[in-house]
Amino acid sequence: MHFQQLTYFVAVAEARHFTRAAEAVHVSQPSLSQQIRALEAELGADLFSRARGNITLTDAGEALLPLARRILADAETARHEVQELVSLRSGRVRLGATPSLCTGLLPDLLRAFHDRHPGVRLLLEEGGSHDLVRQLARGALDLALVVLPLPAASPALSTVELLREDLVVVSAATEPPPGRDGSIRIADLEGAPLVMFRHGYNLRELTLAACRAEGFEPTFTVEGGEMDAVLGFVRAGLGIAVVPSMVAARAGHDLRRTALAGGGLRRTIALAHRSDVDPPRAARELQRMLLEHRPVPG
Amino acid sequence: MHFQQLTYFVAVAEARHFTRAAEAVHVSQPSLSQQIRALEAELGADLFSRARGNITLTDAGEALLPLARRILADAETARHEVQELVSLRSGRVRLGATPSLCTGLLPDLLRAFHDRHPGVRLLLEEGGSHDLVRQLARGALDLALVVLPLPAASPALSTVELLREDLVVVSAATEPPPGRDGSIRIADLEGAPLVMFRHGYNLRELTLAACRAEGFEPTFTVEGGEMDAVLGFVRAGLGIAVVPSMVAARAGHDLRRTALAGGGLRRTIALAHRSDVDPPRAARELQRMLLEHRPVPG
DNA sequence: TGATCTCCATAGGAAGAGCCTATCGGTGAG
DNA sequence: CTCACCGATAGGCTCTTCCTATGGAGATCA
Repeated sequence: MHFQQLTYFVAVAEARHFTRAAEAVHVSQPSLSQQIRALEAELGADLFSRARGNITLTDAGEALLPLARRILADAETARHEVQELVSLRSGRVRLGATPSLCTGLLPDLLRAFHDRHPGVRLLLEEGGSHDLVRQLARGALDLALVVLPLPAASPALSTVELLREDLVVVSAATEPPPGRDGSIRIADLEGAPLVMFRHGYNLRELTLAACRAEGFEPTFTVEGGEMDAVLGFVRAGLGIAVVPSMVAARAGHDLRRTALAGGGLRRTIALAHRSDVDPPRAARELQRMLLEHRPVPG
Repeated sequence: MHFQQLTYFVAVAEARHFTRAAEAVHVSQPSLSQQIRALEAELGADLFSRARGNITLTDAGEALLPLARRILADAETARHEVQELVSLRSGRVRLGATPSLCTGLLPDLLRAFHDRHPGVRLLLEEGGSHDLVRQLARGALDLALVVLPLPAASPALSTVELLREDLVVVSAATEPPPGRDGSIRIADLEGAPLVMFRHGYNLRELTLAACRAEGFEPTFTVEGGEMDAVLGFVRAGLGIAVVPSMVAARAGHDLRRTALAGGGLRRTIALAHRSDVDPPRAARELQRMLLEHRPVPG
């Protein structure tokens, strides 16, 4: 049984006429006759009664017709659905990102992507860099924005460096500025009241490591919040916090930004995906837009 | 798009392995690869991500899979339905029945069936219920009309109760009526001249069992004949006989019917077929007509 | 009745598709 | 490094599908 045979069969059933059916499907009449005969031979039953000038379906033909139509419709649907995915009129992207990027970089990007491909569903997973890497490897995510370097035991992931962001100290505008001359050294954080993120934030480990490199353990006034909570605590005067400059820039006028002196602290954000399989079309497109609009190449 | 390509596609989706899928569909691995690639080319999208040792469906593949399955199932259904029609046009039914039913119930039914399906050959096996059960089990019959209950050691047969028929006593119209007041008790058969069927007739065992339950052995004037012979002997005045009422009703005016008093004697006729295999289409159709025209539901 | 028309079936040859075996190339394990 | 595995590629054979040309049976009309 071939799709073409079913197409011819339906054409004859509708035209009730071999020659006109052949024209309708753009094939010569003998070819169509031959295919109908082949179909009849395979099924073991005549499909048409070929009374002269009055071609009609046999009972076997009647039984076949609705199924043939449905099969052809399904084939058409299949082509169409795949085409929708290819043309990005449908599909989805499962994107992971760290909380700071979710508020900083993503809104504009996702807005642009959605404007261009409104049919693609965007599923965002907000989480720590470690978790995101694990989910990528499991195939639960298509793409993730993670902090480099990746954990040593990372599975096969490809990464593209996306941007480096400076970390800055934020403090309440109502409090006296920390540090000196509008900048602050890591060493100045010793004994300073720090508001610290919960475990799992890469920022936490980065800050802790920097302090320890200077030979001291930082002091936490409050710890455990998400990004918004931390900024809120700082705003309320509970302490200061080390956050990405991109987050600080959006934090409003009631927060003061103080750059870190010396090399300061930076972290590298990369776009990661599994290296063994190509991401779906929609994810590749998002990746492309992300790299194209890369805010600061590094 | 070809059916074969969809078959291959589903095989790979299920095996997650090209080589094994090729074995499953009995084709060489290159042929299968080639067809998958052709399908991918036609649809304009990869269907599988061919990560080493981990073949998975892409989103396009995921979209196609359910449709491919449905198309293949529809094609199978189409073949099957046409085949059913063919077998009603040229099939056969091997039907077994007890002699009494062959003369009573079957003629009209078979006539109706033949009118509706003139191409179906009807092969009738007339025999005792025991023999019929054995032949059903051997696969020598498609359907049989048998007397319940089935022998204890019956193989796996499905039965549907069809009708219950009373047994009556027939005697020659020229002889004085047996019994009293137009009816007769089993006990009255003691010493009466009975014309008895040959071994194998269920009626024989039924009658014998009834007499023994009353504490006597019946007396046979003649024994060993088929239904027609028995009726002939009764007609000739050789004795009386216990027969199904349906047979007696058709026996003509020269035979007198006398009902059995008290609960009387009844037997249950059922339609039986093997329960492990579906009967052929034509047999199912006969079964359907039989149940639809069931004379007396019970 | 015979000529003609219509329309499906048949014949024969060219182009193409599918399948095969043999082989390549990349990856992961020992 | 070598080997095993596994999907991709190459080349050749065969079968299918298509075409054009033609056959042949039933209807129509003179």
